[in-house]
Amino acid sequence: MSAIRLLVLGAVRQHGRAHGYQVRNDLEFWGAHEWSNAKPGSIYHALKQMAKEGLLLAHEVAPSTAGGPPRVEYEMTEQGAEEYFALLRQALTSYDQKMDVLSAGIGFIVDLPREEAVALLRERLARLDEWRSAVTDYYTPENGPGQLGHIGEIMNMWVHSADSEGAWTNGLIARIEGGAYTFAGEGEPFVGILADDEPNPYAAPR
Amino acid sequence: MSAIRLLVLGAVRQHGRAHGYQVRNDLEFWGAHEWSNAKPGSIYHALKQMAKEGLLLAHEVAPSTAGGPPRVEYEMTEQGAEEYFALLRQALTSYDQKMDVLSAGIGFIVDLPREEAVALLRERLARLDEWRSAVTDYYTPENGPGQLGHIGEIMNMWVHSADSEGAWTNGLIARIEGGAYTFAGEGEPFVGILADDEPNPYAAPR
DNA sequence: CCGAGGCTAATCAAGTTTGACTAATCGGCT
DNA sequence: AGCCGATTAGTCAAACTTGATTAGCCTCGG
Repeated sequence: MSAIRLLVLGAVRQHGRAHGYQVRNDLEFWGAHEWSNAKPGSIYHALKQMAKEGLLLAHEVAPSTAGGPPRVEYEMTEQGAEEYFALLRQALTSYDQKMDVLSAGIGFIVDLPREEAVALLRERLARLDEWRSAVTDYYTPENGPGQLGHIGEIMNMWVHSADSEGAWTNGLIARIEGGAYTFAGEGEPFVGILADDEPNPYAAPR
Repeated sequence: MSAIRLLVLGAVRQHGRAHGYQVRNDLEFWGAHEWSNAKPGSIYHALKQMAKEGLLLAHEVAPSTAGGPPRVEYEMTEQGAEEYFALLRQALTSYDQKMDVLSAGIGFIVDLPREEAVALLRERLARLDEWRSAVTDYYTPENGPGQLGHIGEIMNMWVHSADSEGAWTNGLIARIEGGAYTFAGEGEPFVGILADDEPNPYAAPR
């Protein structure tokens, strides 16, 4: 899974109704163009594709109020919301070495209830552990270690990274359980989107 | 950059001459199907594409000696070797959060002279440091930190991961400088390929 | 008042990735 | 002899990604 669908769905959801350029700006605001494949082409493609699949509803809209070609606005459907939460849960639990997916998941984690967030992160820990033993088993065949030469360094790196990610995840769980942040159903949520007229201070250099 | 070209070039190079299925088996032997996009389609595509670009030379070959459709064997060209080393150096120095690329680079690091390997890894450390400050600057705007809510956790994760990778890289540098492994020009290299008739103990489940 | 440059919004072709599928041959079993 | 399943080798369509490009409108200096 790439992070693009989750990012786009999350952005549309926060706006209620958004056109492609708005999504693109939000993702830049979040720095997503730095750590994921959130480039214009991918964003517009994802919007169209998900509209075709019924996850989004496309509204053809009159020419832009601010220059440029006519815009298409998108709204989430019921089905889109389901897909959004499915992707979000997956992003938080599955360890597939893709940091961008996890980043996107963290960005939207507060859309879940606090307990569920913690539970999902604990599941992530379990998955990390599985992966860790898979790696050590795989690369420690009957002949014992040391048969691998420098190839063993690849295993070493993966184990090191799994351990580091585990430590970080534990820290996050502690902070969340300690009451940090505002989760679903806990009142005024944190909003990370740009107002319609606000300039984006973190825009990608163009 | 994805890891596939580097992996395929490296595999072909170790064989001298190889057909797609051989490459595919090697990559499975290295576990690359677990941590990279080394799936059949990608492998065959990369071979064809690189042949078209002049990095590989394709030899149409008689029907397989062991069943299946006729095979095409590939050999590296001069240009392919250049590309291989360029990709390898890039994989070892550039920090673009893609663990698969680094893994591939580590797998072939012994194709370089020992000093160059160390130098490249030191450059990686410098890049990591740059990335780290970029992240902290980016997410610590004039208003001071704490304006970010849970979004700050994304930054936290990236910093944590950069630090962890830095620590691991330092360890690797130390091992290499301590004389570990056999690098280019130091005698009998370690070979990580399968003989023509050897079964692959790590094959992907099919 | 006009044209250069910049912003807004989106498209496009080329390349890449995915996962399922095809097809040929061999070994063994009945 | 006939056939089943495993192995070998590769193909294909559909989806996705990338980077460049288009095109309308606004603003500002000269």
